[in-house]
Amino acid sequence: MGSGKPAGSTAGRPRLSGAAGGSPRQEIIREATALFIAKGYAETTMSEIARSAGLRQSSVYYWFARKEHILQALLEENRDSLQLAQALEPAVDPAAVRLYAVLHADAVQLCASPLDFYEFERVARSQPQNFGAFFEDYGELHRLVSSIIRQGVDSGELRTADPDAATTAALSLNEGLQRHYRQPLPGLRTYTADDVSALSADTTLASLLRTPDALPGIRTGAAALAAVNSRDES
Amino acid sequence: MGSGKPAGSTAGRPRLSGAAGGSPRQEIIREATALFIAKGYAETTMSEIARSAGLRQSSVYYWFARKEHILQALLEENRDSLQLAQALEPAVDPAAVRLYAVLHADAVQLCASPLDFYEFERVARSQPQNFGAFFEDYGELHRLVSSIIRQGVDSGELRTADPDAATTAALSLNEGLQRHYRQPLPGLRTYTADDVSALSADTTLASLLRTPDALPGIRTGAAALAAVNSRDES
DNA sequence: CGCTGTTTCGATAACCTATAGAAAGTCTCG
DNA sequence: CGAGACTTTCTATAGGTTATCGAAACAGCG
Repeated sequence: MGSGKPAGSTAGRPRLSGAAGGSPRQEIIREATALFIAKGYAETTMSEIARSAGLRQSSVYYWFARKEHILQALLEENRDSLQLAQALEPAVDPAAVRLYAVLHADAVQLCASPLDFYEFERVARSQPQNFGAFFEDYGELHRLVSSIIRQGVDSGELRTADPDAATTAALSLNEGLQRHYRQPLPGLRTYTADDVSALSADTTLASLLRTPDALPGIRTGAAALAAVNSRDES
Repeated sequence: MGSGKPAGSTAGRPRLSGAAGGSPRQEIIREATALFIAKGYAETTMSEIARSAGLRQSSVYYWFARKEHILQALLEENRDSLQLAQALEPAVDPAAVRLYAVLHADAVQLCASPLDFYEFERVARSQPQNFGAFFEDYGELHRLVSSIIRQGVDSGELRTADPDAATTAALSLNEGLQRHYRQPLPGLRTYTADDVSALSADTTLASLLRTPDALPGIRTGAAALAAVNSRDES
């Protein structure tokens, strides 16, 4: 298979369409991403991807043996919120601030992702051997968030609650709101990615905080924390 | 088309499989429902539905011209939480209690539905002319919940918040949690329908209440309210 | 110039939804 | 009781999808 040559090679049978820019693999991913954003994964056919990339339907299978492999290749970024959670779980800042930062970052990432979270999950579930990393990442994010909540409960910042259940609720809220951002229901107000991210983190924190008036301070603290941490990585 | 005869008629060409119980329409819906629950809508083929119902693939199209029509027929129940919201929106009970009752009922209904909410929404979106009722119902539920929240804010039961955004968050949480109930992610704790329903309503109320210690009383009040209202209907 | 490796193409299999028209019964009415 | 209408099911097939196979078209190298 062609996964060996990342660069735009000159060998091989020429395309009927003539055009051959950079690496076909990257080009396919780029065109597929645009189509997934516009129409969703299931509604995008290999023929359309091929046409956009300038080759025939069956030629795409030279680079990606299955349609899901394109999605898999497209996934290998999108781990910011997990990295942030890994960085913040052992940090010394107030748990509420760290929790807000992680939840907000996760919501932003879900909104910015080219694919609806649920559509992604559906594909991952049908191909567990290829998307094991997805479930592992999700499990680890869950564990880290749960740990931060537990710290907050222990320290008294947060009210007494089951950290595991609260985490499930918090992540579910992120995922559900992501959907409303991505596909606004007719007749309802539309939200920006920033809107839903703040709404999600605000709601979860408000449900867990002992004193709701601490929220504004937590919000600004979390923004600062996220800024520092994103600077660290680059 | 055959929608005229609801009863099990004796006319028409006999089936190869011989068996012909009650109304074919109801039988198809029943078998399709079981398959949708087991495998989901997209993964269930018309051939499987036909085989379960005891006829050939194309014969199903005599009763349902499109696959989505089966889903549509299957939907025409499942409006309990909307009815409860309609009944409670103008009621005189405390807004927090009414809100809890409606959110809890909605979550229960989402969990009990034969189909994943998001899968349903996907189909509805692809066939807006057939599923207009779905969006109307959703919009009305949103409006009613929003109104209850506004009442609570005005009366001082709930903290100051945007009722519309809070409603979006509350319903998103229901939908997101429904998914975790229906398809537990590997390695994570599983929840019962009661678990997620209580978790969802608890979380939303905790995020909106002025004093979190009022929650237990609200919970029991909402249970009583829902019990009274479900008795009224039958 | 011919051999090898790389990339694309055309043809095709297997599966899906949906349609068309023939076939096989019951029902109605003279 | 028999002819035609009506109802329901069937077979066959069109057109779309993912994915596979082997041939074809090129570059580079000895």
